[in-house]
Amino acid sequence: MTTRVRFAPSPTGYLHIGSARTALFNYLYAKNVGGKFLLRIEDTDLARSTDESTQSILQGLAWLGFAPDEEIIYQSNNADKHRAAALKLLEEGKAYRDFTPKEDIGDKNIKQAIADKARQNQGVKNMRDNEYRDLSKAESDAKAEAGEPFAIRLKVPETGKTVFEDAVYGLLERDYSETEDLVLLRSDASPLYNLSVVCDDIEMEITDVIRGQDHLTNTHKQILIYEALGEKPPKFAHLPLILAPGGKKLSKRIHGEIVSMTTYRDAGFLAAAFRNFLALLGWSAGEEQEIYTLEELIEKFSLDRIHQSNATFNFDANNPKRWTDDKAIWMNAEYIRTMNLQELLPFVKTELKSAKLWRDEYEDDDKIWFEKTVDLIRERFFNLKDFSTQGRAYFSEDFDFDQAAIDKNLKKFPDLQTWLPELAERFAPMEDFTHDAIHETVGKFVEEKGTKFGVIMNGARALLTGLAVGPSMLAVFETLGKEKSILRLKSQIAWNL
RNA sequence: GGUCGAUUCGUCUAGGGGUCUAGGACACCGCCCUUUCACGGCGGCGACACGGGUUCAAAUCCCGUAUCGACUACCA
Repeated sequence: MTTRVRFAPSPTGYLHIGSARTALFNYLYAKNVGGKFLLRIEDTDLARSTDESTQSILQGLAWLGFAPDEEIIYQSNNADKHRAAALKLLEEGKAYRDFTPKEDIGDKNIKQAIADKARQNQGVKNMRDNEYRDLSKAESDAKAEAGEPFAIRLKVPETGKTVFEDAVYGLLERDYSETEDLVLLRSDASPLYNLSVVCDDIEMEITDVIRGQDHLTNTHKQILIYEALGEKPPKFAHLPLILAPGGKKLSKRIHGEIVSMTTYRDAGFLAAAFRNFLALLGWSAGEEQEIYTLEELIEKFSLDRIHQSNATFNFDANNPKRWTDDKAIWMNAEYIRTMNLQELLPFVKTELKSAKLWRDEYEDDDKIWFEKTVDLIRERFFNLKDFSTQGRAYFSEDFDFDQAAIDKNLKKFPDLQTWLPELAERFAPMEDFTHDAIHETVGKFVEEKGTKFGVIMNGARALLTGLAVGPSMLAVFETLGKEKSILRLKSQIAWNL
């Protein structure tokens, strides 16, 4: 039997970082064993599901490169089948109609209300204690025919326990007494989550369910449904959760954009880098290597090397430099400066295009220059955005000057206001404007003026790039070329800032 | 409250009774390189939650405690 796994998000928001990691693990596992990776949109919560969310999730998955191997399943399309399954269980006496009026838990603080209720019921309420559980079929049918509203609940056996072997957590048990007679069908006849999941997983012939450990108790409930339905449950693997700093739940509401995949795409992350980072959150190959290609991840992935403890996604909302996890930022930078240049180029092109800095010559007459320049400046970049911000001076005459660079490297040495234009004059007659020749010219100039190499170079850097940091100035002169170097050395704009 | 799960440097992690004076990565700090630096090189700081067992030997096994998390819905 071929392995079939599924990623089953509910479209109530953008693709969450934890969901993305679940999708990644499902994907890696499927590919590792030569199985299929499927996608199911769990849009049964009509009130919260939106088409916009679905699109956002699909985009996020596409960005990460996880294409489903079969057509996408929309759970809401299967409601009839789920309903039929519940009715079948009712017919077989494995479920019963509950005529208890629907309870209205207040809309806010639902979690709290549920916990409070559970506390109150503690010790006084038996999970099997429902006056309609053992109603005779005739009575139940009569009430239903009379039009009394009812929900259908699963008849969980009085004694026993659910047991399953989790690929990550090992043998897990839960006594039936801890599990309520869960509702399968609402009084409006719409199916509930656990029923829908089980029915769809059966229909999709899912062999391995890999999901967050927040589903651990659901798994016990779902096994009960599998058993009632006379089906064999799939294998389960529960993943540790990704938490916010302080060990709190990482939530969309509290932590905002940081949990959304689109944020990373828009911030100039390479999907490959982020994927790599995600893979190492809760899993490791048990070796010191940390940078992996997708192929390597697929090859090395295994469920038994997934952790059992939750991971903290570290960031500091108040510090722009650490707006997201340090290691993710580092990994993206690592990818940018070490990946194959030809693979990086298309991303740089896209970035420059969106910043209106792109010129078609970069792929034609100026191809060699462009590649050399990208290769030069990527050394110190952290994300794709840097090519159009920090790197702007390499692609446009219209760039900003960093005030600190001006003050520290230019204005602090007033002589530079005449020296730099003078240096430009020395450049003018040069025929060979390359590294060594420039070095020689600047060297002589420095000697003449009785100053230091650094003073000239740092001042020139401020003028030519607007920044205090960057690659070797000799390389900058060379890549910018004689004309631009002269023009910018002579420019007085920065002196007036 | 109950059930279940987890607990190694600030963070991600290696570790599965002796090789652990606990290894790596990120971050941080210092030095070097250098015309600058966010590159690179070298080094430093820094952890087995606590208490009991078991054992010749425990980060590793067992039991308690603490802490954290999930779940506890006619949400998904």
